[in-house]
Amino acid sequence: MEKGEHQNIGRATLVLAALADASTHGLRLTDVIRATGLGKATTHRILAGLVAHGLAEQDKDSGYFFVGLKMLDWATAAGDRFGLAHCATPLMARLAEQTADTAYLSLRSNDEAVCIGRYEGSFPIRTLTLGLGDRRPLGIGAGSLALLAFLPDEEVVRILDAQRDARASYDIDEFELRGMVGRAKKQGFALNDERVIPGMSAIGVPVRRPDGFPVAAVSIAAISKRLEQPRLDTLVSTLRDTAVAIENELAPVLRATPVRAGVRSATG
Amino acid sequence: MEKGEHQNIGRATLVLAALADASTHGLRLTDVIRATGLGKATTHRILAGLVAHGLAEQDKDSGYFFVGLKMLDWATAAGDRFGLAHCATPLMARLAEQTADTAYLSLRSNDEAVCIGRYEGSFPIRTLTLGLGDRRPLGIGAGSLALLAFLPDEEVVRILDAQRDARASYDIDEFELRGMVGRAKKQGFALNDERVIPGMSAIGVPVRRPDGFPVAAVSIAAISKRLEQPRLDTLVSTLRDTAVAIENELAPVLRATPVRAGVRSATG
DNA sequence: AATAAAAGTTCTATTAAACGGATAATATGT
DNA sequence: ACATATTATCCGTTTAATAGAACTTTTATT
Repeated sequence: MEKGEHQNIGRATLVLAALADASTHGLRLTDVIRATGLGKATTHRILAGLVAHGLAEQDKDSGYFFVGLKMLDWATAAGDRFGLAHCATPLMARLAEQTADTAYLSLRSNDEAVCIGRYEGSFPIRTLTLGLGDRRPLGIGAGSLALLAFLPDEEVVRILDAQRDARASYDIDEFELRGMVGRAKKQGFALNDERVIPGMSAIGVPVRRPDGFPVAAVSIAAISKRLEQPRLDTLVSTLRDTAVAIENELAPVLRATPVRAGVRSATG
Repeated sequence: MEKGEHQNIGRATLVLAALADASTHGLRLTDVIRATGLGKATTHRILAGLVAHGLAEQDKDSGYFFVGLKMLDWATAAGDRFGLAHCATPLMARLAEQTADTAYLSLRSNDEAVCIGRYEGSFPIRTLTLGLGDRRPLGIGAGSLALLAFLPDEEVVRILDAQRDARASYDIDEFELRGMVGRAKKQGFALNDERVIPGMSAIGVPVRRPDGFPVAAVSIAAISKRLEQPRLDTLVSTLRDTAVAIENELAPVLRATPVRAGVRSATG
């Protein structure tokens, strides 16, 4: 049994992750025990605690445990960081409508990009590469690449180094990736040309703070045929317009939380 | 300071709720201390624990804390209970498209109804009464009323009694509500005629298990003008078709988690 | 630039909460 | 009705969480 600090929160997280993995059918106590490796009494207690606080729920009839619906609230809150969801949603919906392709909104979370919004256009062949909450190492995918490329150079180097292992499963050469970063920076948009999924391409642009630091990325994915010239140029400028519009709405909020010189991490 | 069991999970919940309340700007340590009433050292530690496990995140630059993006995953899992999200999404989208109104999917959670899906139609006047994760006492609102009305009679009585206080803020007379339940049961659909919001009406039908027990509700909200006869009848049958389609897709999953006679609550 | 105030971090003895092995109660399958 | 699997509870022990205070860093004020 693992020891150390934050044990209880850690175990709660473990249990919730197990419940999330089996969201459709739910899990019984025994199933959670098996999935987490925790002791019987411990698991029972943690589940009781989670249920008592609404983080998990137990179906009265079947006794099965599920992830609590309180998470919906919290997820809404998580996705609205900087008021992004609130101000980007209509703009993103319009983008998807105008282009008929699938538009994505991504946020940086440490050295990963997280999809916090997906807006489907009307084109019949839909490219739903990312779901809400899906993570990619920075650099993998158009939105993720846009988030990476416009960071300060030393940060880019650090991240490329730190995420090497995480990128392993994506079959993208590091040298190639460096080139893509450079090109994105020069051209002002990120292009992901069938690198992640064959037959599919995507473009992405950063949403930047007033000081130029990227906080989010807007991207569009489609079958490669739909991302060739001259359509590509049109899309890029539509994409950029959307990003700028978001930036403008975001600006007041970002100004309200001043950037401080440096804070030591709470994790020690 | 409150004592009792599950203290740590309780405090984590408290902190997360505070962070969720301030999702846009985030909170500093001090803000969390103020919002939760917890001690300085305790708050610091809990935040560190939450961050360590991805439930919260700290902006490197500003030091502000936010709800972790891991919640997106868990919320997706929470909304997919019984595979609802998975199989209902396309059907609900079609419903919104066909009717041009706003369609909602609700789930029962204890004695409340929780909105787990909202699908906007194209009609220019949009009635966005509920957001994802919003809760209502059972009986308040069309979807919520549909969930209540088709429960066994004794359960209806118990809930009407138990939720009396929670309903207080909605200005709906209990006698009236009983009548609405009866009518819904007789007619097969719930009608909420400007009871919650003036000028707005809504209709809802239950999504039932093979044994008839309601698990979810599909509802449509619109300005009252759009819910008059003869359109009302058409809408009701479209709504019912959608509910039945969901029931059919749901059936295999529900059969897989057998309904047991009774399980003692994990909360003691 | 110096000082004061506020915010954040770390330390420590104390205590209550979590632990887990054992036991009891309850369901399910044959 | 019996055997097995699952869920619930008990209770002495251990350990992780606690809160108060000291300390450092950042921000605001003079």
